[in-house]
Amino acid sequence: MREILDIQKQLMPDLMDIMKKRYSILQHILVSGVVGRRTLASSLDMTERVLRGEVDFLKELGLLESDASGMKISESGRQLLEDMQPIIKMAFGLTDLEDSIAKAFHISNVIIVPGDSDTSVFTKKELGRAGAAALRKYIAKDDIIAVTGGSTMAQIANNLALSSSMKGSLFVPARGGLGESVDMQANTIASIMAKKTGGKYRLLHVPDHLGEEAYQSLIQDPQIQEVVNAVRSCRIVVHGIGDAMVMARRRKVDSDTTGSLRADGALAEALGYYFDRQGNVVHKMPTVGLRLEDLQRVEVVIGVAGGKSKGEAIASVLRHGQEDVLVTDEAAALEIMKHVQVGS
Amino acid sequence: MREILDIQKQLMPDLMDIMKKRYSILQHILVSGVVGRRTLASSLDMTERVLRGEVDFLKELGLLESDASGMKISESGRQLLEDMQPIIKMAFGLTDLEDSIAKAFHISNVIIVPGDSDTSVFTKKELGRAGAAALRKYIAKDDIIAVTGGSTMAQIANNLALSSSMKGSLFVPARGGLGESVDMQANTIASIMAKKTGGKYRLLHVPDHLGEEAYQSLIQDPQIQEVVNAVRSCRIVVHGIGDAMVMARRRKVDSDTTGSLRADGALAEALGYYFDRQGNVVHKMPTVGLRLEDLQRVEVVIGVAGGKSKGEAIASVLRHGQEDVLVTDEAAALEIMKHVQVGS
DNA sequence: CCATTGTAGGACGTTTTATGTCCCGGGCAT
DNA sequence: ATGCCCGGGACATAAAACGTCCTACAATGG
Repeated sequence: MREILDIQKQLMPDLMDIMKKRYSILQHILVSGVVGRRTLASSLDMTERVLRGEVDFLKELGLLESDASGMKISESGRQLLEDMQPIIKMAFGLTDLEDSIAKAFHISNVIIVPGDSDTSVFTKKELGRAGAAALRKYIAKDDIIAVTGGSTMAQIANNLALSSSMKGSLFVPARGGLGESVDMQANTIASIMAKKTGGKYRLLHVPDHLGEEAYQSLIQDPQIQEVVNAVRSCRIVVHGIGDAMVMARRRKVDSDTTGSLRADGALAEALGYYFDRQGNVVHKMPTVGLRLEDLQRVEVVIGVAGGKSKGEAIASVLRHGQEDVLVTDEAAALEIMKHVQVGS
Repeated sequence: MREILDIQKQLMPDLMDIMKKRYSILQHILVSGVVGRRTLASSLDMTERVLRGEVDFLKELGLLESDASGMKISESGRQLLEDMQPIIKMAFGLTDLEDSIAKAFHISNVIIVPGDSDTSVFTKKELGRAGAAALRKYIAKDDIIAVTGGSTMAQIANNLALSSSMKGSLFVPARGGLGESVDMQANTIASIMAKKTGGKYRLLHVPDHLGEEAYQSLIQDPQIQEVVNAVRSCRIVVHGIGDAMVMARRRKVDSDTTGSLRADGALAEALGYYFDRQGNVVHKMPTVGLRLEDLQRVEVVIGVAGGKSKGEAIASVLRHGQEDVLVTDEAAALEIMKHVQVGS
């Protein structure tokens, strides 16, 4: 049932927009009874001419009628609207969610895939596909793309494909090695992405839990510096978002730090930074690479994360206000919306 | 499931064409392995440029990849094709049927609605809707439209709506009263259609079973003659198709005639004529109005009939070869196809 | 009864998009 | 080496979409 729509979305991405547009035109006419073109246009926030095109079309189809006194819905149109109800709900519940989140957090583009990554591996894959599609959309010639690690990022890498527009791209890890299992480290992800797309990559081999002295000498290393410079001049960042405590445990953060994280109300982790509910940074991992202040200069920041359990964390990061694009799933999106009111 | 597609078809009629086009492109690329643009274009019977547009688009979506050696399908594309299989089958089973019938009987446009009018009143309504849509499509300014009676025609009338393009239309009954219940007589249908569309209408009050003398004096009547002239100069004919024996009974044809009909192998009735399996006229009702030979001059002949039981009858009429447009339902269409081989 | 407001639909120039038609440089197999 | 087919760039043209304005007409309220 729903998969029909998903497939159509893949094959004809703007189909949903058209469908929504026509639906809302009919809907507005239905509730207005008899209404004129200009009135309708302003109420739908369309230009008169565009609306007119659609209206002529819908009239052609016999879905609405018009005479000198205005337009009104026809019987077939009314029937169609009724039949469409469930489809619209199914198809655009997510779209509406996307719009709500985009508006609530001032993000330019929100993409929601149906399902819950926590419970369905398929949803997680879908999240990867959507993330890859989003990246493909924003990528341009010879871009530098900084990526983080994590299972979601790994899925994105899996779903990238050879593309001439990515030929000259350079993939780099956003920050030094963040001690996860090898196949989910940022380094690995960057290299997979590069291989999949035909782009290049550079790695940052900076172990976690480094002593201050070793750290200082490492960041003096010219090769490392070159990569760090590349990272800091990237145009696109793609990163995952995690629950603060989960990430802390995974990175084997010592109990003192864990305690202070908890005390500071750390909820979310992204790019090595920990955020509280209000989106404030309460802690940061001591490693090299992209700094939070670099994000302001980065043109496209794409956050990708899903699963009901991560909803709150995602909301925290969004509240920090650096994201341009969010790719998430339905379960997380619903959670995020719960925290719109709470946090503000 | 299927109704999603039906609804979308109503709202976006060319959606199916686009979907089919993109599907067959991907399908061709899949089976071809690696293939070039020009080769593919000729094999798909598209111009190079149009194919190129689609291919660029599909590439954008990550559904196919291309390098200097040619284009091949991507993993997502392959997956999508697989997922689409059932949808395509469902959506285009009917389209294929439409094409097959159109080709087999040399009809320019065949429209099939899903279901069986014999068993589902909803399908019958849908048939009416489709018939009305077809008529709306062909109608032009100030056309004369000749219509027959029957329950299907009544449904069409019900589904017509006010339309400026039909403002000047003149609806006339194709033939004199054919003794059915009042609300399904051609006269009634014509008047309803005129009222629904805002057009005009003329009626033909010619009773059945008229004596020769009365008949002669009637057709001398100037008013009758005026209408008959209008009928014979119509540009569009919309007519139902019936089973010969059913129609004979409904019209209370005497038993002699019924016998000779049976003896002559009469299978179908349309416009007051009876046809055998090969499409030959074996009998005609003695009344005034449109004659079969007038049809050659008529620009658009639209036949509308559905239901499994009428399949054979429809095939007979089609074989006579005067139809330009056929609107039917799935059950009838399947029956019609059975008789393609048999009759030829 | 009339003025005002809102309506559809026609018209037209402009902009954007789609399309047909070449061409070019590059792999690849012969 | 050579010829063939490949993707992709380029460009003129046809077609569609669009913004904008205008006109005649219906309805409504004074």
